[in-house]
Amino acid sequence: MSGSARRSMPSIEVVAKEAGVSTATAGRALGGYGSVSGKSREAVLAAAERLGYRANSLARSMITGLTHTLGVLVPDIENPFFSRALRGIADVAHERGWEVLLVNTDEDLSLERKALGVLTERRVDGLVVAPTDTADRDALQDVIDAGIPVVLLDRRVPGLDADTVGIDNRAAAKDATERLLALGHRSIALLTGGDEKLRPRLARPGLRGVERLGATTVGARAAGYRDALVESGIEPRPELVSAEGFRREDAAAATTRLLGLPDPPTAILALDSLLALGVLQALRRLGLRCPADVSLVGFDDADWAEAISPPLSVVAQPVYELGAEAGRLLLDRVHGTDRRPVHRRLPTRFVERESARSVRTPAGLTGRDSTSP
Amino acid sequence: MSGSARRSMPSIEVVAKEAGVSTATAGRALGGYGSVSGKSREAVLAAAERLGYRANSLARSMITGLTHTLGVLVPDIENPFFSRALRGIADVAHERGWEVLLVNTDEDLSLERKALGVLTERRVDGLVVAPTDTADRDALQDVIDAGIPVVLLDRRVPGLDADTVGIDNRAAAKDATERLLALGHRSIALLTGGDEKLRPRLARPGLRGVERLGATTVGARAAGYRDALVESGIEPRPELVSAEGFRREDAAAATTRLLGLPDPPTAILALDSLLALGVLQALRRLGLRCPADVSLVGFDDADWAEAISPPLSVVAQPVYELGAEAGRLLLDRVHGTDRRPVHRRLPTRFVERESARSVRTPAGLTGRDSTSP
DNA sequence: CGCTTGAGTGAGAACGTTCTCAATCGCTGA
DNA sequence: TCAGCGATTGAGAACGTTCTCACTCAAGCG
Repeated sequence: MSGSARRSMPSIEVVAKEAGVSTATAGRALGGYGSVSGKSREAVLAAAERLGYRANSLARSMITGLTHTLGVLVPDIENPFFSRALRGIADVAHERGWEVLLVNTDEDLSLERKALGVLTERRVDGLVVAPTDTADRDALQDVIDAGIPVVLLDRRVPGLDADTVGIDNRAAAKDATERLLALGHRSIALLTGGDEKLRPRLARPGLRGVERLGATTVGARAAGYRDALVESGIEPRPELVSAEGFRREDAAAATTRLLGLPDPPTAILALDSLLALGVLQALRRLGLRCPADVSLVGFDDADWAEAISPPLSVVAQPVYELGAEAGRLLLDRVHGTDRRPVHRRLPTRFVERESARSVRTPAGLTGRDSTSP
Repeated sequence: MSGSARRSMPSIEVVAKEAGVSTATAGRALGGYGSVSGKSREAVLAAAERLGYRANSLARSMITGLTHTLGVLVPDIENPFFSRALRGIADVAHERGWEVLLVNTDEDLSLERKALGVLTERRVDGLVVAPTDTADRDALQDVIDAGIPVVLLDRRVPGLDADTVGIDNRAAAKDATERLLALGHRSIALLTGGDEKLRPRLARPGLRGVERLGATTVGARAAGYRDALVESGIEPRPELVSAEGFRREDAAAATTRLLGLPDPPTAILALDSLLALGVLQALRRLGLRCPADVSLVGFDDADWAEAISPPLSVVAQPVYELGAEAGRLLLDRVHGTDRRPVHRRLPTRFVERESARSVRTPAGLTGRDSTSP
């Protein structure tokens, strides 16, 4: 009835006394290990019930060496990609009796390192990390050397002794670009969402060497975009590759700039769904129609991608499954399976909807469907 | 260099030995409490560095009684409302040195109870909960009685000894409804997103008593909707209140049904953004235009609400701030502030965009703006 | 010089479990 | 009856910290 907080919960010792047995026996009855007589068990459970006993996981973890906790390090839980992946991780973890400790790193290397330290001190049993940068290799390796298994999500860090889960970013971007090429587009812009740190590194003639570009997915996707163009005999134009920020407004501004070029793109490939939204917004402001005037393909199949107009064609990643698989790999290792690192590449799916269509054709010839030649 | 996992990290005892001091002194040097000579401190820190010492938070928590962990219980982290609120909680917690343990309850009462138990055993210092139902009152009160402070987020549980943070749902829904009424709408549908459990309880003549409807926000919002209608002398029509599921497709189906009624609504109030998206999708399929044929107002200002066409008018909640305030209230209590429960109602904001307009008027009279009479 | 003071130190308790190990119990079979 | 055996039990160690307390030592003071 009352709300008076009694700070201290009864320990197993109190329960044992109440039940008239030793703490060892009480522990066995409550913890379900060793062997206890039916009579003792009943007495202990009844006493525990009566006193409102709650085991102390901390003490248990001290002994068993397992905290039943998984650490998850992501840039930003507000990003639907990561919240969905986290859902996958958490579901797998929960199902097997693990809990999840979440930290946002904000793509900040020093925050990430600090978090790695904190989670090590908390003795998490394993770690799922979407690393900000390959520069964190040593900090991550330290964690692994300390005996805490790590699974990398979405991004890779070369030379790290960890499992990874992601998609084949290069192939996925190449496929998307090829589809636009097949629709007759020859001038295709790439919206990477990168920032000032990335911009100069993307600005290489012919996008040479972009595949070696940090831990993020941008490098691999840019490489796929370049591959598709080059294989079609098209020289990638640096001014069509934009790294002007990851917010919607940034994408809108970039779109406006791109379409103001002397030889503007007829199609845009946006590397995430928020960027695609910015493109649509800019097009509307410019009085251009999608897909009649400009075609658009996005990444990640957001909730709203199918419901907006035009319904957005996207490269869909199996995001939930990515997280779930990361959780599975991690728990396997936690359970002691010692094996060489594995690298899971889950398949992407191109979802064709209505935002990409054949390049501008004379009026009257543009049908309602967008089949390729 | 190598990756051979050495499972055991050095304890403070090993560090003390290496530094030639007692564990007590080592603890003081590393933990920053008590008094240590500069010489000892240096020796200890150097030894710790050399051995790669990492404190064990578990042991520390055993003694101090603080785990520096906050538990967060939400229905689904994939829901943008909760992922954003969690971001607010986590930012406040992190800034003050706390970590966040996350559990999804899936609106499942038994899962929620189990999670409450698990988090109690983990001795979290406090709990932010978006409770599934008022039926969990006793389980929550048990947690509070055990000395773990609780803050309720978004939803309320009458008679519970806990702080709450949310918006004034009744007033917000009333305001949104009044705006539609001011635009001349007399037949306004309400999409609650509820399910079969809720449906019969909403189906009362005149929506009487809906304000007393569990912990969720639906009841209060339905009451606000009703209040606005009644005050305008309009009898709420039960068939215009839909509780046919919370997914986008459910909302689309509901919209189709509503617009097939003999006297169909001219405006729709959708209680979350995903539902609003479903409405737009259905309208498109039906060949109806928004806002020309049907006006729409949603709840929650999603990323895409401004970028789609038509830009969506919404009731915006200060979601991040809701979470941050919950975190602040909780940490205040963790730090021992004993006070009566407080109930924070943060202000909502009606964001007028283009999806709501004056009710159908003869062609030519419908201006581009949607100012009220 | 003797006394007080306070910084610095270490031994050992405490936190609440699980684990180890030896002792006891109750039964079976010769 | 008694040895043998497995089930059950309890004492006490262990986990790795922080906390309590008593002790040393040097400086400051009259």
